[in-house]
Amino acid sequence: MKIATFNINGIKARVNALSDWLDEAQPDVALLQEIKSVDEGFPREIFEDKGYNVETHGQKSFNGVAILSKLPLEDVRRGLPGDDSDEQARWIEATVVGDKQAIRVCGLYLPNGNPVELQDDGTPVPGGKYDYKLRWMDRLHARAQDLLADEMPALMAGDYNIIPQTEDARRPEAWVEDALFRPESRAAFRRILNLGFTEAFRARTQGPGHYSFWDYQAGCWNRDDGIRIDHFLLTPQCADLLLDCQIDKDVRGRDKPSDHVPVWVELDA
DNA sequence: ATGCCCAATCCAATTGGA
Repeated sequence: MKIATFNINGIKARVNALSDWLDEAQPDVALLQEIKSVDEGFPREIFEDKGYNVETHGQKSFNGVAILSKLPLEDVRRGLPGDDSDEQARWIEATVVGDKQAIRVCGLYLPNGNPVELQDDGTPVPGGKYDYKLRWMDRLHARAQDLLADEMPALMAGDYNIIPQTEDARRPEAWVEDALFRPESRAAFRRILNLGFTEAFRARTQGPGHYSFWDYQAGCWNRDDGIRIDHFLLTPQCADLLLDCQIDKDVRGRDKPSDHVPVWVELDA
């Protein structure tokens, strides 16, 4: 079973690029972020015609996540638990029924968190964007604990907006004060990892120079000035099934690209 | 120190992204 994550930066602007990549990469499941569309505006027929089941959790203008799956989807849930007042569409999960195994698949678009606003005591300003990011990660931690307790193969994948290590940025010095790389953000990411998850890409590939995002500005792509912020976290039962994890870097160099590229895992499921 | 580029939107100039 091939499962991919792809922040497409707007479904309307990315229909062709996404379609071409799906035809070529042939993922069984694609977790999409930043569809920037309400559910009714998502061009589901284009993907249903390719054989995908389509489940969306959309929002006007910003955010929005979706699951495309050639395999049956069961028990679809929308929204990250833990705050009923949160109206941002950043989480969707479902059970994918594979030939050998069923996998609980969670697609996420973690808040960016900039600008970073701190109080005199160094804690984030309540209600600010950085505070929202860290509070969202508290809820993610709780959902992650519940997934582990279920003891079934499960994964959480998407745009984490977290640069885990120095080696995950071409110019780490440019990110030290940024919400994607600040100590609180990275610590929150590690607290989730350390519950017992496997970060799929780093389970397979070591060393610097592997990125999943290149800013549109300042010729970042041409200078290979990227960061690795799109991740797969696997429960132990899912990590047992891991066969491969790759970044489809070449997608960034095509016509009308997203600023992110697809990342995928192959599971023995 | 700032903008660069791109997408979406009450279609023009703003917001949000990372």
